[in-house]
Amino acid sequence: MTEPIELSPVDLEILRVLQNDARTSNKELAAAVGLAPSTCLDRVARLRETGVITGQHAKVDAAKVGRPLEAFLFVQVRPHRRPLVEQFVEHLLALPEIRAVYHLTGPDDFLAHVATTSAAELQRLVLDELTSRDEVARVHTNLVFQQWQGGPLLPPDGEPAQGARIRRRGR
Amino acid sequence: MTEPIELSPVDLEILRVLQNDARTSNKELAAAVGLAPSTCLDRVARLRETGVITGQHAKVDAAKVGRPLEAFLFVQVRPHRRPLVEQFVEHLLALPEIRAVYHLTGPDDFLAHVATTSAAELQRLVLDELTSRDEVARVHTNLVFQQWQGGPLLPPDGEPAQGARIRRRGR
DNA sequence: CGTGAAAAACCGGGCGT
DNA sequence: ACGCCCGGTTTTTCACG
Repeated sequence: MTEPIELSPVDLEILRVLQNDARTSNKELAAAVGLAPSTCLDRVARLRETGVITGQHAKVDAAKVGRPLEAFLFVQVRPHRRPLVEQFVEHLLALPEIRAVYHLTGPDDFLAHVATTSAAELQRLVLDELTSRDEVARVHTNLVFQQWQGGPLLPPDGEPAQGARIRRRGR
Repeated sequence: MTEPIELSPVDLEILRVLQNDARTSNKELAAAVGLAPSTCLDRVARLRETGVITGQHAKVDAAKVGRPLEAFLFVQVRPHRRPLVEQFVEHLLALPEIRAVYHLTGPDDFLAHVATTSAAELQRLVLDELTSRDEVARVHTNLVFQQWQGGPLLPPDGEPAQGARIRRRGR
């Protein structure tokens, strides 16, 4: 289910375009990758079926919706055993401030990316939702000054079709 | 440009739906939020113009495109001055393995989320693209075991902060 | 918020390798 | 058979009133 899939150069072009703008019309997309619209539609459908494309999501400006303060929380969970870990993750994911959770190697077991309204809410999050729990051994909090997204996620050395341009976005 | 925007409850519903699936047709979306399609289209356009919705991006399974090994790199940049920092970020963003870069408070100045083909490539990334640079004082590498995305990013619960007005209940 | 023209998506069948 | 392309039909979009 998570096995690598064989992707033609055309597929890579499609992925590149759709990662840039998931609402690109099939007609435009077909033109961009040099395919007939129907064929293009077929290939996109296949990319979805095979799970290469897992979804398409509108990106929302956190500050614009009243959550201007983002942070990363490094959390050590003790004991580090599966039942506790799963429960802990469930708890985190139920919080509206959570943007993403990562289970990592290293001294801190979890990394939680959060978006909050204020320092006060961030404090509440740390104190009431994390350190108050028995399995949370410690929490380190680091604010986000600025963030950047990388370009489209593509296979290694994916024959960069001639003229392939990678566009980067800032914030 | 990064100021909070007034959002009606309907706007919030729209954001919730589009964050779940950015390709929801306007007709469907209108039905879901209880609006006429034309009105709904207007609302979405406004959300784009005001920068609340900044884009829509297809999500690709990293493992399926041959990048099964993800990691976070914690990087200390010295001296921590703007010209060096900007140059450093530019360098990172030009690397195909980079998924996101965060400038943080704390002992480690930068956090880079990367997706690689193998431990060997990750090593190359750390040695050749990071520690080999003069401004990079140190790098800590942590692998990602598993990751979870949070739900839709929405304003703090309760009533929308400012700009909330009582709206006609007509239909 | 409704309407209508333009455009796009969709779903068959047909052709060439 | 397979992948690709061409049509017509249905759905959606979008600028009006």
